[in-house]
Amino acid sequence: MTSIERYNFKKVESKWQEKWEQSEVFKSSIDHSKEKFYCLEMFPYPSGKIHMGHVRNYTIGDVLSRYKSLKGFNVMHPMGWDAFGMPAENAARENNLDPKEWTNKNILAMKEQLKRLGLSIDWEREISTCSEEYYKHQQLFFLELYEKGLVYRKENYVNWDPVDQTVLANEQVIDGKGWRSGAIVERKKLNQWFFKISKFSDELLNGLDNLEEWPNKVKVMQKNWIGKSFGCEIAFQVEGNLPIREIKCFTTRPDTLFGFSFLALSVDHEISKYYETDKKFQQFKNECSKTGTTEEAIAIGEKIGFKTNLMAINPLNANQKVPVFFANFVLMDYGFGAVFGCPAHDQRDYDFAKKYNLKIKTVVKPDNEDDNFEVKDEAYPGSGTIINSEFLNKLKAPEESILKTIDILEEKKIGKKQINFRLKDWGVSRQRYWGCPIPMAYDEAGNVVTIPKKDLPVKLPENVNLNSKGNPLDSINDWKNIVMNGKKYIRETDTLDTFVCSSWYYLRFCSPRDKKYGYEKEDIDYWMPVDQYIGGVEHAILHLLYSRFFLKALGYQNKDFKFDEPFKGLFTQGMVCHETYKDENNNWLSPDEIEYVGNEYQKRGGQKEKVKVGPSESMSKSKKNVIDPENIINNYGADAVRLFILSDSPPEKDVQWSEQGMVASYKFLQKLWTLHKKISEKIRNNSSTNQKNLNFEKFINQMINKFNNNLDGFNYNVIIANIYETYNFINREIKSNIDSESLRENYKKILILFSPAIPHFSSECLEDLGYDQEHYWPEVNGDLLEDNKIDYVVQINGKKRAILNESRDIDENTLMKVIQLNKLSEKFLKGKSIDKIIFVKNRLINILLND
RNA sequence: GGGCGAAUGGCGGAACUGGUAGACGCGUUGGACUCAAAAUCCAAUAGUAGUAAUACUGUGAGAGUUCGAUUCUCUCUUUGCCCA
Repeated sequence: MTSIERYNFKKVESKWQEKWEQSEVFKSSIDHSKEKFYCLEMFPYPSGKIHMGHVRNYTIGDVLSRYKSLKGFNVMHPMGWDAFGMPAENAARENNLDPKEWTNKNILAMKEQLKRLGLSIDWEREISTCSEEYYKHQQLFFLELYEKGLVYRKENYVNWDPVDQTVLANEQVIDGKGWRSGAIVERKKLNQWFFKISKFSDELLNGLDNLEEWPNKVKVMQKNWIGKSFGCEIAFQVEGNLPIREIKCFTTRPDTLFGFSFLALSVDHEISKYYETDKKFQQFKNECSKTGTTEEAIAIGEKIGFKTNLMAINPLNANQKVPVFFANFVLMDYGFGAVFGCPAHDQRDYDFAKKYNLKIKTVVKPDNEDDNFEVKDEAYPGSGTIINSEFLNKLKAPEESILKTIDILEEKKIGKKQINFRLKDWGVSRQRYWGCPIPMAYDEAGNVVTIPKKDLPVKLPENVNLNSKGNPLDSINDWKNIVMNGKKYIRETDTLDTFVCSSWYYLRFCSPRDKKYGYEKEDIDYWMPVDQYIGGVEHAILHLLYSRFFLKALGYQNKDFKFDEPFKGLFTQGMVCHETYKDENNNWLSPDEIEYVGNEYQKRGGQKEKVKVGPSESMSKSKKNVIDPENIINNYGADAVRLFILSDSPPEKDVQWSEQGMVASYKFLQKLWTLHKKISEKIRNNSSTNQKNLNFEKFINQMINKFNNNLDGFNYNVIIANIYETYNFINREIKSNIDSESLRENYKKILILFSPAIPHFSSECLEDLGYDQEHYWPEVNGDLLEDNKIDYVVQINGKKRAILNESRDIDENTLMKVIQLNKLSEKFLKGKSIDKIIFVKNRLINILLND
């Protein structure tokens, strides 16, 4: 054959990207004659460069969008920027830049990179959360939520970095020190704004049941996070030298009250005010602040207490009086900041009791023990039967005993049934510059006032000195001090958590340019909800829960708003991983600093320095195991990258980056191009045989069916395998005489099947064959799907012995006759009597012999 | 400690509703082309025995249900994620 030109991906890809842009094929608008499909991937933070995680996320979404378009849906596939946040502020501070400029520059760069992936995005809907155009609507939402009573202000503890004069997020606190300054972090009380997410706890929990297209694991995580627990509020009578006669507790195990051995209070409990001057208490409180505030830190850390001189009385047994402690493992925001200790049946209480020599009384026995069972080396939190508890004895714990105890407590008016949620209200105040300003102000007396809606947006001031200590907005007096109606006010200088921006952006995409309001009813009524949301599982809890809350908050007291849930379908894709490398001094090495020599890795540069190969981990700058998508796209092209990123693992699982795999994908496209040239030559030569190649048509039909099933089931790695299979098949068949008309028709279908994964390549081939009209997904011909010859599996005593290719729908007797004529029979059946025959139509026959 | 998953060749992975285990790719081996290499093409590739036809074993381990189990049930091991 004459030499075939190589596939020039650079030329082809830029050609189609320009063409798509000019013809506005991805532009979406309301069309009631079509079924809509809203496909959304989690929008990126504009760090300046896309990473492989983005490539994977957006490729998955693009395959889906293109598939749905070809299937005739009216697809909306928008993209935007989660543009507020710390990195911009940090980068700006380090390089003396304006965060806005830095961010906008990054957006432009990343947009170019995304375009080079050939994504079918409607760029006319592009939004950026840091634009006034976006955040002014967010400020209005804030005021609306405030009017509805869903926003409030309260004092709350924060992680305070005394050197940087700033609040740290939990993940910015490392070993009790600030991540940047290294200063020991303090707990500090600050006035902060909160969204009343807890008001919707039950709704958010119950709504999960209706999210049928969400992964179960995400629903379970949210369920645990919301943490609905059923229990009882108990008022304990207390005695002592303080003017306190009662302490309220919440407990999920009131049935273990007879095992009561102490009462533990949070150091922030209101009673602590009587101990403020006590030096020993202050010391204790200091100790407590060192253990950290997370639930995990508390669980692992040593349990310490501070004994008060109060005594609490067991409500079921007035003769029993137990000491009251302050303890570091009790949190103020759970229940009432007080728990009753039952050491025998709670490990935490057990540890505490051991340490302070408190009584450990067993009140539940496992089913396989007798009534003399006693808790020894560790607490027994399991189920069983109540013992040593007077009138509660013999009750099944916990199913009978809890309800019964609550009944008794309610009767005696010392307790009442209560449902408790772990979900806390959402603190949205951030002491940062680069965020959405909160449209609030304070008069000289400190009273809260709202900024009038007509004065929105409250714009972020520009040219701000970010090197000042603390929140930069605090030191800008021109901006901070305002006068309204002749009265002086001070603006709120905190900005909103960036999670607020991302909890309603999916609505904005429906009406990206509406100036009056965050969305337009007509638009969201058509486009919402998002049919498929795609992103990383790391957002399983916060972002997804906040988004669900925000929609409920907007719908609250709003009859025009008919949406319950923002995301109908959710898909969480896995991470992109790469091996990690270190040199002999344990410094991380990047993949291009090493080379494979002989059969081991060495540091590049000929020094024969050994390289330690570590486990494959999620790509991260700190471990240097990152591969830059830009280089890869330059070297191999977008289609090859898409092909590889989809091919190696199911999209919901982690994928291992492999240079060899990447090269293989690239080479495959070259092979496919060679095949394309062969095919188009054959079509042009019109070597018609006038004889339909049924085999070929059947195969294509089966492929359409496979593509449908695999695309619908998100088995995108199998789609790629199907592409390879198709190549192998045609490459074999092309040698025989295929009717050119049949080839033309079916090859066109094939190219359309390929196009969601490798759109540039497919478009080029289609155009090359003279197809430049709009394309539609091919239909499956059901008649061709079923072969009239079937491979029947013949089993003898359950073991596969042969495969017989016989007609479809034959019955047991016919098949048995074939078997008896076959040499099989001589070998296995001769001289044996048949006990039983199991016949599965069009599938197999199992002959059981009497041995 | 609790919850949810996962475990299949040298590697990544496939297998419809219980019905031919290992699709497809990588790697490896052999061959063709070449002065040679690269690239490309062809072939083989779960293990064991055998020249071969073939036989036996085989989906983390052990049991169970079934004519038949990668698939369903139970126990265990390892491992991942989330929560504590």
